[in-house]
Amino acid sequence: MLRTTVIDASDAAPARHADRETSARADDHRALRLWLRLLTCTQLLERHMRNLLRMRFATTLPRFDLMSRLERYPGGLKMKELSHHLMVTGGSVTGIVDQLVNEKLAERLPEPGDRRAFRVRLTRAGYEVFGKMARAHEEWIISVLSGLSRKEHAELFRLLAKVKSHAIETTERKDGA
Amino acid sequence: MLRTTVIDASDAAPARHADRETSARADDHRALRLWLRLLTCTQLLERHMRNLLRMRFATTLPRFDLMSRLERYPGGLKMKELSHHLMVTGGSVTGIVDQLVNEKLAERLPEPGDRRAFRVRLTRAGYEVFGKMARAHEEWIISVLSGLSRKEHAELFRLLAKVKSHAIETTERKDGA
DNA sequence: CTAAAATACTTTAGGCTTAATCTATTCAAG
DNA sequence: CTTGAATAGATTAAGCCTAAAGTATTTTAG
Repeated sequence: MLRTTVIDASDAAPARHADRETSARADDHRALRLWLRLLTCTQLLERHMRNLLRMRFATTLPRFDLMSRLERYPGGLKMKELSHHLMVTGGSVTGIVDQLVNEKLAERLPEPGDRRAFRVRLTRAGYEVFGKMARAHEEWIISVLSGLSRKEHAELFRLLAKVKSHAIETTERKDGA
Repeated sequence: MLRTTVIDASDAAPARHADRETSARADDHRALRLWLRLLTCTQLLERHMRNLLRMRFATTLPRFDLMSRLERYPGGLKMKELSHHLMVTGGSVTGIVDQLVNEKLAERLPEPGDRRAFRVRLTRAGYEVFGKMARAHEEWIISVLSGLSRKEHAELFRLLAKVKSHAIETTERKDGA
């Protein structure tokens, strides 16, 4: 029921996770509560990853994501493709690629036959740096998700696939029209 | 291992969701793929909500979240409590509360007995505005999650709870030390 | 060929976020 | 009471994000 008596009004010793959803109402609002829980889970994990990346490698999640994507495409990716894969708008990609290029972790190569575009790819240094980070990152993920059995993993994966595809369907028609 | 055969290098006609995780490899990296799928799902839904809130109510998700939290505490909440509930740092809360106060949707009341703090709560106008948004918001959520059966809802909810509590455990010890 | 439309990318303005620092107030010891 | 630590908030600098506008190039139509 989570009647959310205002326990932590005396916030001297903050219970560290009175997050969004713990106090949602009871038996109605199923969908809402599911959404809030999904959001909370993701934020929890995402923050954990951000902190680890910052502390251990002095980098950020968006940079890591972008390098991770480049690592899979040795031939490089166009900016358009990057922003598509990462699900962010072009402006962000421009900024992060600029950084990586300045740091010699990535490079822009001309796209033959289209002078508007170019390909971005990791430099050798980029591959080395990313390799170290990726190994650590995967360990962190494995550890933080190790509370689920193998079977539960699979089930969660399946359910999220369903959420995803349904969301794409209902979302993609002109984005909310 | 991420052997990452370059399947979609020829991205001329971009499938609209070649997102982060669709191209992850097969049988290893279970945890990694689960994490990427979780992230993708959340981002998809979150973006959808952002767009709808912007288009229909000219507001943002953080503002909505904050009002949503205030709505549950008619007596108001201190800044500290707000940032704790919303899982963001104090700076964000200051900015958003400033906006809402300027727009007369929220108000700051002195906290008796502590001149450092105050309580934030919705004004009558705030309740009215929020009420309309909340009803629409819940419909959107129900719709976008309607791909799951009732049973699947419950199962997903349960699995996420497990992820959440395990994440809190492994995360909270000094945040990654 | 040329004008208009589409495309690839950058830039800009503005919002949310964090971590770190600052101010004011309260609390805890001596 | 007074000093020092802790707490509540605000402020700052910097990063990522978006939407919208701008630039350069390519494609399409007439």
